[in-house]
Amino acid sequence: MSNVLTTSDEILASARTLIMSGGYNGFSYADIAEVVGIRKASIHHHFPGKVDLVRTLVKEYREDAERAVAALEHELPDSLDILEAYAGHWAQCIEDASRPFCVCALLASELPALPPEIAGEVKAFFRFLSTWLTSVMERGSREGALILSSQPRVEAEAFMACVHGAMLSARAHGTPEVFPAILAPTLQRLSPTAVQ
Amino acid sequence: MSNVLTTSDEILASARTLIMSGGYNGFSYADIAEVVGIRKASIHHHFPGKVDLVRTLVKEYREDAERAVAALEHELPDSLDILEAYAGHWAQCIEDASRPFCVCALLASELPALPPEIAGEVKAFFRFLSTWLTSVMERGSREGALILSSQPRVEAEAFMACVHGAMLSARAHGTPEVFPAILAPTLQRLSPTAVQ
DNA sequence: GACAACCTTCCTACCAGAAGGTAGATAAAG
DNA sequence: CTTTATCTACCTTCTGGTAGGAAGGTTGTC
Repeated sequence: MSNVLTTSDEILASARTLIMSGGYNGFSYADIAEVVGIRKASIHHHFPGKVDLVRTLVKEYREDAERAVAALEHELPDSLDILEAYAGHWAQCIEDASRPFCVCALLASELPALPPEIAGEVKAFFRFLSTWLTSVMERGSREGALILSSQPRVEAEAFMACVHGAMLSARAHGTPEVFPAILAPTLQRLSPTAVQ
Repeated sequence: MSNVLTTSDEILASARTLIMSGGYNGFSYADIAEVVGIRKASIHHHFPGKVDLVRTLVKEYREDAERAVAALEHELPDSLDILEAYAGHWAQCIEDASRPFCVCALLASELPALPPEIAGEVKAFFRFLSTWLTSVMERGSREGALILSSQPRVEAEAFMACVHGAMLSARAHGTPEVFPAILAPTLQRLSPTAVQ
């Protein structure tokens, strides 16, 4: 048990990777078993059912995001820097193919077909992201670090949509560089130092 | 055979609806059979396998889009009107829940897990959309109907990303009105008559 | 016009394998 | 001696897919 990663964590990690590539119905317990190197039945000891597994995974994914966001707010005082760091994080993940897609963005696209418990967690993730970005927009506008052309809530939703859509385009085109190319003008438009 | 819709078309239509809600692995031949009102085995007469069915469906989806886009170009001379009509089309589809998500956007998100034949068709759809929007941006900029702040290609990709991301947010939040709310400022930014 | 040959569409009845999941044994550790 | 983690072995249901046949229409030939 002094291992770096517990079996439970390994299961969650492999499930996350598998979901990232094919969604909720795109993987099975057998797939996880093969990756982790245990038997299918052993997974049930850690997670009684697929729904439990994915619910836990999405919940932890959100909690990780909440922690990362808190850290970001702590080290970067400037709102534009925060947005740039957020976009840069995804640009990095997409470029090195380590986490080429947001788990919740993928799950959200198949939301109507998801078990309700998981759908609830996915919606909670979007509410969290939306609320956080709105607060960044509000503060940035107040402090003069961001130039908004709409209400903070709308700017936040538009920024989020831009990030998710750019992720999708990068995947569809098979060209990671499309992500930063789309985000650059979006960020520049929010910047107070840019030529308007 | 004098029926309004052939069985083959009914199969494609129900498959399209099912994919729109849960993606490639989110439906089965049994689901289609139930909707259309025939037996599972009868579907194989029209489409030998699931891959054939979905490949055909995506190909026709793209051809339909190509026709619709050609019609749009024909009836609307102004580039901004075209972009507004395109966004308006989706706003309508999402609001009345008739076609609440783009089939190719959903399939693109699960691209790495898709059979290669289908992945190819999905990529072709994105290439088409991208090329078309780039041409609209180029012409609009040339004719003064659009104000671009980046290269036409980048503006096109950003617009596309915005549409797809807004679709996702509308689905995730469960609020259709989020789609037009996100698109409105995006379109206004491109408008030459708007207050800059 | 009659009749055979054929084609299209759908059916019933299967099949093999994958899916998620359960029961109960085993082995190590506290 | 109980707890934890894993195993083998099994179950049920679903999955995409096949084989073969029935019903009905179309066509070609005498």
